[in-house]
Amino acid sequence: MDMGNRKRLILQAIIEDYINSAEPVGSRTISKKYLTGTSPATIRNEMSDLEDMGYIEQPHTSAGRIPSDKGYRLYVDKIMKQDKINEAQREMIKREFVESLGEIDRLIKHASKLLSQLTQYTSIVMAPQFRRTSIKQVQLLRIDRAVVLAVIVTNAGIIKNSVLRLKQDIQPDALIRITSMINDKMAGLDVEEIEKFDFQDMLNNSLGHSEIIEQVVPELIQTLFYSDTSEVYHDGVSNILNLPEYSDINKARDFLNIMEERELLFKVLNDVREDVSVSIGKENKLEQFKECSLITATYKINNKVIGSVGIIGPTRMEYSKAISVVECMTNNLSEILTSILKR
Amino acid sequence: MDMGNRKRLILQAIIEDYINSAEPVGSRTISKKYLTGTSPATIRNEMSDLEDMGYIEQPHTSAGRIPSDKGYRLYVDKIMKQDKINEAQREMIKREFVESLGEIDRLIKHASKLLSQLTQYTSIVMAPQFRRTSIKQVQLLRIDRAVVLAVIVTNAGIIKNSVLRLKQDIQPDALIRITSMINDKMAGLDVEEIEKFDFQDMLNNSLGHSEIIEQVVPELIQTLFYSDTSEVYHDGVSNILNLPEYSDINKARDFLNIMEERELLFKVLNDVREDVSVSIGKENKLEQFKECSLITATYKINNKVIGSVGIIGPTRMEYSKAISVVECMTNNLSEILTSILKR
DNA sequence: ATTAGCACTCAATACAGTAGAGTGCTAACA
DNA sequence: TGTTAGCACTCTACTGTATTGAGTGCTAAT
Repeated sequence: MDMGNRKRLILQAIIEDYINSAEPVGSRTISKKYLTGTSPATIRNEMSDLEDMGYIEQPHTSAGRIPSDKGYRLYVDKIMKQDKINEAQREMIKREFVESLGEIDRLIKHASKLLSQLTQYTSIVMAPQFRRTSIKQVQLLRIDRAVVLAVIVTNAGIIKNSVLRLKQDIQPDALIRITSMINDKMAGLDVEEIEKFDFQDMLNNSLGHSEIIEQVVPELIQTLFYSDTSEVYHDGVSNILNLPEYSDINKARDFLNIMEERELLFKVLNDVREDVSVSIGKENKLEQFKECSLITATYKINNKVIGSVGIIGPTRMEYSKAISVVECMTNNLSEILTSILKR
Repeated sequence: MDMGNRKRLILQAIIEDYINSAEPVGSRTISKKYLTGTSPATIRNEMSDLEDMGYIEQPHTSAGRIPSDKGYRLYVDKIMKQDKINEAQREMIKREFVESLGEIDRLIKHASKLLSQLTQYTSIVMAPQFRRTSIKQVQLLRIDRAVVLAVIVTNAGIIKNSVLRLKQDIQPDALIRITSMINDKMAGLDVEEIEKFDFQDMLNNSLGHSEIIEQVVPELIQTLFYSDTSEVYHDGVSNILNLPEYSDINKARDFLNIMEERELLFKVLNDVREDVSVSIGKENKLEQFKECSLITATYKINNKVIGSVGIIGPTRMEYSKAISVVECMTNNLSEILTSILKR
């Protein structure tokens, strides 16, 4: 069966009406609101075809039609017009960001809040990922007799630090030697290399500091990776309770449960590779997202992908708006992060 | 009217049955399950008295009775027996904590998760508060030409740090001089003093570094306070959707909204002064908590109150269990934090 | 002081009937 | 051959009514 232009218009009408109303769309509605020149009967015939082709489905006889995942997919890829985001919102993202200078962490949280406010869905955002870069430099700073602050600077300019509390005192000169030892061995390593980093070698040339090295190095590595996975933020979870699909308390609870699993959210965002990607319903790998759509985009520092953000909503999502918001957001994020780190 | 022992037993029966069932409790139920020797009619008379005294109320004629806030209050203060937490759970808190060494931050998040898991309510936890201590020492570390890491050590041993990105380069020797200047002026100050700290004086003796000082000091102060208020964690929000009182989607949404307002949660926890405190229903200052109960407790480092944790649940909360979990948790937290910082 | 008995109240449930939205099919029409 | 009007049919959602059952308050007996 071939996909005439009228079928396409009808599919579009069904999807856009359903996005707004969350109610099955009938032939009369389409005839009255969208294709005024065409009678309901004709539209019914076309709808029957569209159903055979798998683009729409019927919840039950005598109900209207709702789009299927396949229908949304076609809509996103071929039918919808891009860029529904208005100038005011675009401006808002820009302005809000200029105001929210300060530390990267704050910027990221703010981005999350803004995303959920603008889309009225739930947003997830990951902080710039150390894992995506390599170590440029490590500094160890003596805070107290047995307390050391480790500062790691990555080649993207991200700074991570962690407090290390040692079992024994450490002398300033010992710390200096250890620091340069660590820098010798570890600077320039990327994530895979660090993960399988063997510091036996270091212990052998430890000049008597082996005990301290044994404490410092694993702790250093562990804290780095931990801090990465833990830095996932979300916002606007309460928004989804406005949607009729979540008026079933069980679905709402399932959703909330997912949003409390940071590890899971991290995994989702960490898998993102494309610039902007849309996963509709069952296209999602995660069982828990089979009834959601997920729009993700990556952001960059110095043109190197370093993190990603996402919007989670129902499959009847305002795709064009959500996509352009996410896109606009990551562009701004990339720009600001790059400029912050250049300063 | 006087509060005989039987009235007390009946009130206890009503409260404990209602805590479990969330259904109004009738005289027959009490007669059968709690006071087997007494007839429903007698219990009805007593209940009528209890209602007059304001300890219980009736949702409508021909329904059973439910406890009022005042009833819960009496129950918590006078009737309930302490310490329902079992040894296994007590052990769990202890064991889990020993395993979760590592950084304070992680410990705090873990505490939050544990609290909500053990109680099946929602937990909120604040990280150790810088505001509750004073500055012991400030160190500025040069990361890059115009990037400085500020490390503040408080007299409780908490370490906070923030990355400062300056408009111009800074030389190592200038940094050293500025550092000692800042330490001279700011070390020993507590929160009120820092909040109204006037660095005009410093600018006058700036030895030509005034521009840098103008950037560094306000940023330092701001970041410190910001990092404090932002470090509030919560967990188990989805638990409340298991409760029948939140089967109304609107209530659930209101609750979620509150839990996304970190500032608000911070304020709640920051107001806590007592060791363990229970606020029941309308006793809460916050409008949004008028239908909840809030159990909070403080934790200490070196016997100085430095933060607090809380459990939020419905007014028909398992008070005795929640109280003992919270108590046990803060005790462990205090102990571990103190020992970590002593190491 | 306690209890049995009884009339009364009210929410929740079940049920039947109705309205309305929507479809599929057929036949007529351009 | 594509389009449309008409019609019978289906299914849900809603509405009004009756019924049930839990629970109370009151009264009178113990």
